[in-house]
Amino acid sequence: MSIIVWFRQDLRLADNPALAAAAASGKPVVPLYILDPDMMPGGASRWWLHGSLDALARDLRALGAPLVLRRGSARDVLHELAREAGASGVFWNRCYEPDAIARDRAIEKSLASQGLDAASFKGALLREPWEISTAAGMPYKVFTPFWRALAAQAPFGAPLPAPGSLRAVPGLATDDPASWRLRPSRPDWAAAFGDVWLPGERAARLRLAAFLDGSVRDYGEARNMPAREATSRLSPHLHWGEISPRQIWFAAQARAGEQPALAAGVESFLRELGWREFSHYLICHWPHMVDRAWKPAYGNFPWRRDESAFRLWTKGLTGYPIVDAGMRELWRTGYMHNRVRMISASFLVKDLLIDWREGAAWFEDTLVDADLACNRAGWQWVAGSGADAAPFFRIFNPVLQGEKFDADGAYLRRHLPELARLDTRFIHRPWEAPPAALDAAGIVPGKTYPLPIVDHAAARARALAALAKVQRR
DNA sequence: TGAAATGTTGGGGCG
DNA sequence: ACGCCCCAACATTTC
Repeated sequence: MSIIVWFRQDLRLADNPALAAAAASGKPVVPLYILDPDMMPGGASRWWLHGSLDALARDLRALGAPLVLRRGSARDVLHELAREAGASGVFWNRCYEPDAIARDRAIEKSLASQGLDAASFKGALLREPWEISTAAGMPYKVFTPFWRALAAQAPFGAPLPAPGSLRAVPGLATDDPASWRLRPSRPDWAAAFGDVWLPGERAARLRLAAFLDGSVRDYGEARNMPAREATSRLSPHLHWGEISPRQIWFAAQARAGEQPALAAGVESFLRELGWREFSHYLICHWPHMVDRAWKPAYGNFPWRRDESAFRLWTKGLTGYPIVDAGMRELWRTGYMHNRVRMISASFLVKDLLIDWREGAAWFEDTLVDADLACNRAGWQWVAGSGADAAPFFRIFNPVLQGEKFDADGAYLRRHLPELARLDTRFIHRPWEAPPAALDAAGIVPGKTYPLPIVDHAAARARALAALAKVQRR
């Protein structure tokens, strides 16, 4: 009898409770990843998945139990493989998205009906969403008290070590990952991803160590400066579970312990980890917020249909440099700095009045760190419809945000070569640049770089008018 | 983890 | 010398 360990968003060996429990059973272990055509990740995320599975397969091979890759409906694959491998049970770590919860419930029941032992574990969060509630026994709706309650439960149990070795079930068929075509060929829009990213558990661990040795020191200030690259960039590793929040928590706390000067940076970094927890917590308690406004009043907000404006936004051709730089960074590298995500999202929702769900879907297709819970909660935060969200009337001015967080325009110059030579005084507002400055920079407004597709002041007034309509109901 | 509008204060120019 | 006005600079309110 063997145990199937069903890997999903936990592509790691260390601190993997499902894998650890299977190894501890003493039975042979069948590590499995299923590509389910009905639950396909977005394009950039698939690029990451390819690399991550590659790394996981290598690490598992070294432990003696090769990774089995299968394509199909998760339930069918599990039953079939359980028969082939003579499995007595299937172990996995829990996911918290509505579709995944529904799938896992059904599979659990179906496995049990066949006499198989289906067991799930906590691997993706510091605490289960149902383990944190207010004094009144209700789920938190505001981040700060949630975060205090969560932190009060620390420490969260030391991370588990990776199993030393595994007994395998020989002779199981596996797909050739190349046949899954997770990475694009022509056109290869991911050509630059490899310069920036290295998927896999080992790379995640190195990334964390480098961050705790470097940028964490003044993370509190620098994390808002997109040109500084002072963030941890752990998000894609976290999404695929190549590293666990518990490992991050412990490593960061240990670092603050040995070097007290880092304590403030560590605290604000862990607070961001807290936002990740909060997003999963919210989605788990209010699954409707994946595709509907968390606040009912926003349910009939008068969004505008404007495909041409949406397309210009996706391509980074809005004429607002900080927005365009962000959208270009996203397309080229599969990532966008968080400050810029907020600005570009605010622009789509408030300046263009386009439904946040359209923006969320674009991000989910283009971000290597695309995570349904974080992304949807983030968009609803920007749109003002979420829990503990920024009020709708809090509208970012893309020029002021740019000037505040990228004062010298270094981020713009990196991602918008057509503006690179423009005088810093005008780089966040090129439409105000005098002809001489434009000439000197080789810019022809409307030709080499677009004029603004909306006037921000007018767009702001339009957004506030739309909000007033909603509130009157 | 806003920005803009509006209100208040105080220094200085100027008749 | 005095009052008036202007307008930064800052604070508060509103969206």
